[in-house]
Amino acid sequence: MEAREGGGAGGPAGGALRLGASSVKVAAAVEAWFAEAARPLPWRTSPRDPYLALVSEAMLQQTQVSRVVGRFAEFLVEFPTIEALAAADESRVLALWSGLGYYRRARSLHAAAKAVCAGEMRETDKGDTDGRTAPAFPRRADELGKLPGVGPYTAGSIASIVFGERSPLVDGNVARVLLRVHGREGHLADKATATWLWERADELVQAATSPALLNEGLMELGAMVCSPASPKCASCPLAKACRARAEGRQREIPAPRPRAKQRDLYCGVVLAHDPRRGVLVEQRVGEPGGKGVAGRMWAGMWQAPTLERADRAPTRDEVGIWINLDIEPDAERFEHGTTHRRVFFEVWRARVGAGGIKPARGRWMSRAKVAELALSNPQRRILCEL
DNA sequence: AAAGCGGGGTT
DNA sequence: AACCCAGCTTT
Repeated sequence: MEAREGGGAGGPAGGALRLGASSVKVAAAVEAWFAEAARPLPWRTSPRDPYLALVSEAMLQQTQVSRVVGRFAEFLVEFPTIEALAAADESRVLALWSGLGYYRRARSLHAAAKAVCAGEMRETDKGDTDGRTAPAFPRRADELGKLPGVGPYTAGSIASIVFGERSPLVDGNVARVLLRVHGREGHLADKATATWLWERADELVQAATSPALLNEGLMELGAMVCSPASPKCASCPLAKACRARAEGRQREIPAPRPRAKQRDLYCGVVLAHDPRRGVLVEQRVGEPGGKGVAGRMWAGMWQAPTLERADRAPTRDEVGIWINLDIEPDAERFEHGTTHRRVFFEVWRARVGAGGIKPARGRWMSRAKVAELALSNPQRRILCEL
């Protein structure tokens, strides 16, 4: 491989260490650093396994490594191979995703496993498979990007890190590293900035000795050294090349993103427990349907019957009439925050006596089975801890 | 282009 | 309490 800036020109007249002219050096520094500093993570097997990469990348979207490690292991116990995942019921896949959030990722991952195992990617299989993995597993970023839930970042990641393709990758970590090194303002969320970032990432991966080491090294550098609030420039392999560092602007680049506006949601929950029949649960509407004040949040997840309002909490009377059960006078309250919502829960216990009154909705299920369902964290708290 | 989607780690 | 996280899909 060769650096695209083609070197003959010596240094630029300015004499400064310009990244465009030194992509080879920057890439080499990142690769050398990562070869020494890489954390041992469960998906960093040697050789890399495309299925493990697919699962880990899905879990890692907008989710920190420390949150993923344990869940990754549990997931693989139940779905050790892509064939096992493809053959699974979606309800089990979602259940294994419980608490991780962004539940569409679980559906997409499941669909991607099915697509690979169904041979839909067969045209990319040029025979050179190792027999360990599904023969149809796509190897190029452009083919990987056709899988559900696999966007530009994930496609570039699997293609380069697992299969060694010279394809770039930009995630939040890489964006921060590149913006700082170049001393450039902007966010990955800006179109123009994103285009610029992907171009810089491409320059580096073209200049790298190992696309895998470079790309994973850039991410690791962003996570471990070039961190958002307190970058550890003293131990950074790119410190000498970093423009933000030279200008003392590490803390200001990138500028904070505009805050997402939070909307309020009020949930009146009925917790009905009958020693003989178990607890009353219902399933939220699934992926396409998603109407109502909560949009598509927690689509398809299970819950104790929950009455939602956008403006105020449902009253005890409203909840009682809605569920058609006799409920206790007082509720237990807690708040649950997400990026876009503040959700206020009021949990009303129902008196499920011998009256034979039939609740207006939901079905009875044993507590043991409920614990195995796909539950959001607040609903797990209600159903399993209250 | 912007909104929507979970939940928690870090500072 | 901000700000962010190995982003993607839908509107």
